[in-house]
Amino acid sequence: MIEKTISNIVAEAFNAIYSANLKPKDVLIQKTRKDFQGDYTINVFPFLKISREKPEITAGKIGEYLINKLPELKDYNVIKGFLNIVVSDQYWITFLNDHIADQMFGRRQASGENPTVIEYSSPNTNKPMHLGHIRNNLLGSSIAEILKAAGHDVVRVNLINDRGIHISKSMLAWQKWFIGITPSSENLKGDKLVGDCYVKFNEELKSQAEDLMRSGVEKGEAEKNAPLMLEAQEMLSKWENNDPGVRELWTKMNAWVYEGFEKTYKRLGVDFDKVYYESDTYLLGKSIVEEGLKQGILIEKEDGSVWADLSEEGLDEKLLLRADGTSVYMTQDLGTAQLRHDDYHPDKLLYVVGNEQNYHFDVLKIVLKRLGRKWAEDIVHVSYGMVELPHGKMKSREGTVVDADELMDEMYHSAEAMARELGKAADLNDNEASELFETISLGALKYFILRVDPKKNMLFNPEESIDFNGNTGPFIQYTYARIQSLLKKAEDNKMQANIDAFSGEIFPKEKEILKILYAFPATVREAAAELSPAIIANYSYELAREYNQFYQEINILRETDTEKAAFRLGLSLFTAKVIESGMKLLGIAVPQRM
RNA sequence: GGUCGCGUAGCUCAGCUGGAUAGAGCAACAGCCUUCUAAGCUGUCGGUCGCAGGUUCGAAUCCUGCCGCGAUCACCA
Repeated sequence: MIEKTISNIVAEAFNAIYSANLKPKDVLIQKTRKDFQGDYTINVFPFLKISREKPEITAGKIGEYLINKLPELKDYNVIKGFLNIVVSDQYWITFLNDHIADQMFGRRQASGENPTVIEYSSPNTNKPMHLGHIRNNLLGSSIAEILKAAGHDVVRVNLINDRGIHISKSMLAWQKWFIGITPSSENLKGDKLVGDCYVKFNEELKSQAEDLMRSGVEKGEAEKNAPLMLEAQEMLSKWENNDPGVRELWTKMNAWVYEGFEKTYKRLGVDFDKVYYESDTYLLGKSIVEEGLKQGILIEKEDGSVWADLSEEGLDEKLLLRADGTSVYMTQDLGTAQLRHDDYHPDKLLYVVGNEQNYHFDVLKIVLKRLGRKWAEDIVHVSYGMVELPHGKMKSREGTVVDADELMDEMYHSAEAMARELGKAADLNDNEASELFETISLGALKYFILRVDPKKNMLFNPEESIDFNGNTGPFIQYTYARIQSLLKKAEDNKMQANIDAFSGEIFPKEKEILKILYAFPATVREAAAELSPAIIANYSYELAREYNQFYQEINILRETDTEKAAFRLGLSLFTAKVIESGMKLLGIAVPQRM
């Protein structure tokens, strides 16, 4: 990388001219701002202590040294303490020539080290997935792709929360009010049916609690002691005691849910290498807790409940086993972490989970560490922000939850309506058209969500998310499709991309694109280090935007100088490849035409 | 109340490992299709980077305090 070379030589220059002791990493190199001449800029202000000269003089000497040392540099200029360096056009042209056929551009070979295990999605089986799960799924699968591209071995895992009090609620509701009803009898996705059961339970519970409150019981107590709640708890106990009837119903209803989830995952393009079920792991969690109890690391209270006292770490006490011996969320997570460690001995254990659970993961790491698991250090909570709606948070009680399947349907219809309005689908057959609408609508949705820094809360405005202009997925897809059309025409005209033959001046816009392309590998590495698909999204947008400007102002196929035309064709081809790679890292497909 | 996070243009977001005049998109307005896809391009308008201090040659960026918003502190997950 030329940035690195320049840093090296700048350090060398200071050491030679001023007898300093600079290391290359002390030299910060940045891109030159658009309104100045040059490609890279070094600010010499920090080094004036060393040179004891005016900034202009220091910068001039360093610039001179660089130019003499590095033939790929053409020129330099100095403005105040800023040394702007101009790289020769030939350097960029050679870069393009070297990589135009490079299928691995921006990707590293897998390292062969221990894998990174990344968990995402982690749905509960009591209701369908919603917008929040979409952000989770998209982040998780994109981060997995980015890590792979950066040379990590990655194992993508899902942890399905298939047991617990919430599942019991849906089961109980089915027994009481949905008996005999199945997904096929209702022609309903299984996860939706089970979700309906869950909603029904909560409605009935609420009315029971209200009855109790009318007879003078306090609100919290009313909900706890309502007959339905007691029944649900009893059901959970029966489940843990392997009651055959309860287990049978549980298996049946979960199977419905998995079938429904599978459809949603498939449409979203989300996939896993391994699926864990909490029903398989919670016992391991329990045994870890018992082990900790024996070692005196955990405490048992009079009622039999087990706790971790984390007051030393500035946290509270945390429940690990209920008084009735059933396990809670944390218990299960201890077990799954252990299991995952045993299965893969991972380098890093990533958990893509919302930031509302920051505390949970702090506790998880501390408890594991206390229990002597050194690898607790390798647990990374990829904490992402909440998705908010224009009217505030999603609340199931207020019916403002955005259902994942419905959202994808709506996006599809918008894409179709827009395409038909613009006459884009006129000569496509039904299959081609629906494939295109699907590609575009999912591109819009995924890009809309992934372009935001994962750590931040984001606002999901349904109207803006189906916008296909400006900083959007479809804009980037369109740029790709445009280039494909160009390449097709070139082929028809017997024109070929060829960089070898070209040597000459390039336009600023061409150079700008080449510099962005050049930065792709470093961008992938940065995105991997930051665990941030947003970095790839913003990069891809910038590339597409610059390309569209180039396309608009400079002739490609119409260029009469065949060498120039061949070069521009090559530049276009490579831009399309990098756009495709970038979009792939986001899980977004690109259409051949649109 | 304790802890953690966030606050950049009317709106949605970049920029944040300190550096030149803080960038995009949307919205609004004005232009560009006889020529490679107008889901595009060009221009105009729009900012006390929440407020106040501090560190520094230099702060949207680092530190402290305050204000505002959010999350969390469950025998929920």
